[in-house]
Amino acid sequence: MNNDNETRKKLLLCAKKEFLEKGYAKASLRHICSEADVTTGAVYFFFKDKDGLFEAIVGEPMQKLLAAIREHFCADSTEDFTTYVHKPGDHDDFAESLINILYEDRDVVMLLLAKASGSKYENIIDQMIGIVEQNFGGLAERYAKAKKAKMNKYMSHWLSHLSVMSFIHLVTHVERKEDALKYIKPMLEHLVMGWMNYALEK
Amino acid sequence: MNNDNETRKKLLLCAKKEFLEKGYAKASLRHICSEADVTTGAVYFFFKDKDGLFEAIVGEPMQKLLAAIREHFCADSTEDFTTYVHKPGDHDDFAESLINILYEDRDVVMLLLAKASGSKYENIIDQMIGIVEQNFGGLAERYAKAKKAKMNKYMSHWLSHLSVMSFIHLVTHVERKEDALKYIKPMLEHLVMGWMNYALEK
Amino acid sequence: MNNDNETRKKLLLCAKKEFLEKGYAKASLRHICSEADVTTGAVYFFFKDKDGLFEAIVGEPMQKLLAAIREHFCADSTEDFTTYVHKPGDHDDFAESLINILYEDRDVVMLLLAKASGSKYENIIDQMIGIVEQNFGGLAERYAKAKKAKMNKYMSHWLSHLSVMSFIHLVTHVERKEDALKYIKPMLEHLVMGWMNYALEK
Amino acid sequence: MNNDNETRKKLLLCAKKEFLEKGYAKASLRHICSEADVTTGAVYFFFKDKDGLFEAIVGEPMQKLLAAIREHFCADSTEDFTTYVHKPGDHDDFAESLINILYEDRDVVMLLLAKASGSKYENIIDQMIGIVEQNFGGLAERYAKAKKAKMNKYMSHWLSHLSVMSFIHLVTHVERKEDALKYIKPMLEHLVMGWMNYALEK
DNA sequence: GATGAATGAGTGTTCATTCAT
DNA sequence: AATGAATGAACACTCATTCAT
Repeated sequence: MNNDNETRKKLLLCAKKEFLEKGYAKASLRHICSEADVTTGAVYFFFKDKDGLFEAIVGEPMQKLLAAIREHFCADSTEDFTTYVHKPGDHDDFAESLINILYEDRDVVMLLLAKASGSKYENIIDQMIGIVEQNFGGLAERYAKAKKAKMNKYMSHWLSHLSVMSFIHLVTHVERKEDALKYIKPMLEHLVMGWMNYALEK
Repeated sequence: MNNDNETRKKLLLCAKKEFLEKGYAKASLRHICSEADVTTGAVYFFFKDKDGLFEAIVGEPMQKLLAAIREHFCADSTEDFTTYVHKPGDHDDFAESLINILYEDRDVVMLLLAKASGSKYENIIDQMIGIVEQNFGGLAERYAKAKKAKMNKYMSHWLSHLSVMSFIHLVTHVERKEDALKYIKPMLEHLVMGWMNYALEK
Repeated sequence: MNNDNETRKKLLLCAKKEFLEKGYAKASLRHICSEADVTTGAVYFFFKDKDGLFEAIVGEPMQKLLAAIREHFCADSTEDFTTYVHKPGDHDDFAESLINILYEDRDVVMLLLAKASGSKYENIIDQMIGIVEQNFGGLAERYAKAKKAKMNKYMSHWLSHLSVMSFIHLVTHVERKEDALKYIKPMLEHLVMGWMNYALEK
Repeated sequence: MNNDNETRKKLLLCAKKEFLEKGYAKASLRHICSEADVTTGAVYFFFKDKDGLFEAIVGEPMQKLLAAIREHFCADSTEDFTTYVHKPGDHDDFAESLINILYEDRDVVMLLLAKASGSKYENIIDQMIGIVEQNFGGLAERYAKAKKAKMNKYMSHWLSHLSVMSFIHLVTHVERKEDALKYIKPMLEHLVMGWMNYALEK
């Protein structure tokens, strides 16, 4: 089968290394191929083009990641906010499962989240922020209604941004998963506090 | 006089536009020059090279920005933390003056903070985070001592990152300065809360 | 096979011509390529860069040349100078073999010895003078000792210079190898006379 | 008067320095002018072009040099070769006067003899060799006639070459004029020996 | 299954030179 | 007497991409 091919594997490996070092835009196919001991043409046998090569590395983990995020938000969307009280630890499960995905293939995740500029995935972060915003925003809106207040759109967007950025910061700065698991809880707590205090119009 | 030259101005204008559209790395001198109706060589009369052109646009505002940040942190470093109680509005002055600088030449600030990758200013954000971390970190450490606790390094770094990113988010997403001034206060409040609650080892 | 490639050959041929006409520094890759009916990029498939192209033409003959020179000097270094008497024809073998190398690929040798300025081989002549000086100088020193005299450094350097320059003059001015073989003997004789009479301090 | 102008002088000085360091071809007018604190245009007020600037530095000394050489050869052209016997010291006067000229403005002479490649004086050495060949060749021919032999053209050219190269070697390698005066005599002696022994067909 | 060969458009940069003022 | 401004052509080099074999 195609995907088990030796050359393909070597190519993917060297590409991952190059993309990580230089970022998508500055990575050179020539260099990747010379590292993999194949000619540039080989890339075009296995992949459509530079973007296709990047996709082959990053595509599947990305789907998983997005799916996991989407799934989480659908889960507890039935909450009753009239009586809602946030307790520390509410989001621990989500945090943990996300960290698991993030660290399962950390290299690739870093590629996707920090080195994709120039590729067709360069707006993946905005996408994630969009999802978060849509969902947390939804929660916030219902929360606001329950409190008879109005949600503030910008603050909501900002908090979504901070949330995503925090996960990215974690995965790019903390090497060991155990450490990440330790840090994620207070981080989330802080973010949730933000949502509860500042997403509403004052 | 040098700086009043028409062509130079046109060049700077077209360059700003191109840099904003494509980012430093992908911007083309040829394209800038053809937009400005001059030959490529003209750039090299007025500026040292591509980086020099970018610097001419972005250099001065950057100095101002860094200076303002540094200045702020030196100001209230004599606080007594044994009796310290944070009051809302503590940092309003700083916030306001920073917003003023950020919006004085918003295009250029965006250039600097979001489009500089590839230029010699590409690590300006890290620099800013560094300054914030050093100073907030210092405060936090003394605060920790007063509370007989220990500061957590990673959380401190993360909060510095969030703080800087928040300002960048503001300037890149909020068009009108008046709106920015409104938003910055709750944002800062949230961040300060973070410092007080999560910078310490639990 | 690589080295049999038609385009590569044409490129080498046109490059040789251009280098001979203009010298390394003033030669234009563009011009070479247009003569060879390929695009500039083609050069970079076959060679590393301009220097690499030059090397491909000139490298191997250079190695041979230097090797031959070095070899010669190691050969008769056991001479006893107390009783040494130079006889005409002493160096005939060396002269002949050197001429053979020089004329085996005369174009290339001329390239190397007269058109390399600007390339990484631009100091090849100085290198050769160095070898000659080191070896003839060594002989001269031992000769001097045998005669209880002292060697003069400058005259030794000058004679080395003359020796090398004489070979270069020969190969660049005499077209037919047979003529060169005729001329080289009296030339060498004259140079050896120089060493014997003028390398010593008076 | 034009030639006393301050700027002109500074330009000449800086140009001399640049030409000496990089050689004519690689010297940059931009760089010369920036060193001289004038704009590039200034060069074209005082000189015709790059070559004109070089000429202004090198022209007059060159004329003197060529004149001196020509003069020498006319002087003793009435020699009677039937009875000619070469005595050591025969050419001492010529040697001395030439050294004087060569060292009077050594920088400029080095410029002319070693850094002129690319300029319109790049063949000045060939010119000098031509003069030497013509005159020594003339002597040799008459000498040959007196000996009832035939002159060898190539050897004559080669010896002319060596002669000129020897002077150049001297001026570029020996700093102090007194040393040069010491060395020139044995050098000349060796060269004259060459003429007497090897310029004739055997 | 992949190579070897080559393209074509692009990059930033440097240069001597010109000329109105 | 010289500047300030600009040209235009050249430079070596890099890139992703193509395609016959």
